[in-house]
Amino acid sequence: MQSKQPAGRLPEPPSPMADDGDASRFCGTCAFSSACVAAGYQKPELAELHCLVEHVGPFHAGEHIFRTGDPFRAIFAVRGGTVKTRMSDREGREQVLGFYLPGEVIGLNAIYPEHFPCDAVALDTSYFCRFSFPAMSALAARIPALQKHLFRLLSKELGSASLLAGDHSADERVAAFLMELSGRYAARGFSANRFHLSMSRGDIANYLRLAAETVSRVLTRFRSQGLIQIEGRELELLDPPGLRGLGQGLLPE
Amino acid sequence: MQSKQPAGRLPEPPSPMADDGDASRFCGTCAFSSACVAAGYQKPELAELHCLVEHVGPFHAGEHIFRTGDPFRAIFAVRGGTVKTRMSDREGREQVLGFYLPGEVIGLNAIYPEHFPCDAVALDTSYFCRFSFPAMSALAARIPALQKHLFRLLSKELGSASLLAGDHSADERVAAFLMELSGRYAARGFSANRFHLSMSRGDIANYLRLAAETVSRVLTRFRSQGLIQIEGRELELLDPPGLRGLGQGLLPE
DNA sequence: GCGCCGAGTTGATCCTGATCAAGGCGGCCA
DNA sequence: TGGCCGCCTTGATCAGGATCAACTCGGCGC
Repeated sequence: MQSKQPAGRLPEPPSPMADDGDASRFCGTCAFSSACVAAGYQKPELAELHCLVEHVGPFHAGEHIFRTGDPFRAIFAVRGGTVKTRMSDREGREQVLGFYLPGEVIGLNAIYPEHFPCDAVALDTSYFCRFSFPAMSALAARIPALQKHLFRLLSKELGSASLLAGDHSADERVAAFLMELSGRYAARGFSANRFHLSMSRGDIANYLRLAAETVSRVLTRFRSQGLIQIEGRELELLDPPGLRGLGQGLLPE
Repeated sequence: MQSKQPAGRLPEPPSPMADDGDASRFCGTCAFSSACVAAGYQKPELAELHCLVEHVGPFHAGEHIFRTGDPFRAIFAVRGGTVKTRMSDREGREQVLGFYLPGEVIGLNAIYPEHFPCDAVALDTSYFCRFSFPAMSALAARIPALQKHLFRLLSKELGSASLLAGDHSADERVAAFLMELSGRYAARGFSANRFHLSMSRGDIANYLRLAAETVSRVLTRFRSQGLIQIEGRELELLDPPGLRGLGQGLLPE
């Protein structure tokens, strides 16, 4: 039921892995290529990004990409797999900060403290592009589009952090969580209505500040209401508008 | 009891207003001057910052610095006074995102959407430095320290956003809130143990995702336990270590 | 085969904090 | 001066979700 990465089980999506694309080893769906392409930059600047990117992985489920306290030297773009970030307070209680899908970037919250304030743990077998941050900053000073892209990445994450801030019911939270995942998969070219939940119910609950039992109950109810089909971690959204309605309390005007 | 800005009431702090300092009209405690000074940049670069800064205000309590949906053109550093930012969902429920003190910067979460995703409302009579963001980006590309400073500002706000994320008791939240305010006042040169709460109990409650009644009860209890002295909005921390202990659940390892 | 273990589900009970309600206090304006 | 209104406080009740507990299921190692 919760086989990890059941290669043949995922139905429509070509498997959540950003293809390597071109011969130059640069990811087609890279989190940064758009910064160059969209601004009309071509080969030369891409080549400069190549110089400072380093492909790392695979990391297997449960392995750390970085740990709390590690000195901050680079940010990571997810090429394939899924990651959770988490903090632990001094009583050892874990707090999941976020989940990251292919094409998304982790480590931005380490710029200010200059060491990672959280752990990053692979939920799947995962691959990354590692970008030296000092090198990237220097490049950003020469490529306005890259600088702008970095500002936007940071600002975007600020916005999503405040979504979780509101006090909302368990139903609202779970519905909004599913719709948000759906949107992010869709934005990366995967199926919006059918995907695999790489994280456990416990992780979802922790992220949404609910108990695992509550998440389980809500999902069961959503299924009985015909909003979703779910079996283990395989999910299908049957009524996206309905879910959106439930979750809209978390979304801005 | 809740006279707004009772000029003579505040005891130690020289009044929470960043002094204008030098003859060139640049704030001594400006959120950005440190970027130049710390990196050894002097007059020339400061002069360039002058070109793109604009002093605005006063805004009186309740007035908007910007509104949800306004096109994003600039960020604002608080020179004096206090600001709250808030979002409203479509049912009209308000969600307070944060409070900003002199020397802090608002508007960073508007970079990505390119329009302000929230309102900014003055709680006090307030003054600001307005920085054109396009101009600032251009300058940042030429002044590495400024670019770094912007990255750090964004990253820092990311970190503080995730503090609120955890599920914590009312006591923990209120204690951590008071200690955080204390630390921020201290960082700006004001008294750490004695300050004025510019925001209503309702605003505090909304920010902490509690009911106003709960905040009131917790403060009353803290007072009866000898942790604080509070009368209206005048606050004194009597036992900072005790408060820190209560609130440490919200703080990272 | 057996037993262990972790993830997930479901049921019963409890508790924190929300909600409802009433009243005090001070500021402000007619 | 009186009356209104917001903010704050305090008390009584309620409810959503946490917690405790029991059970299923599938994987895995011996």
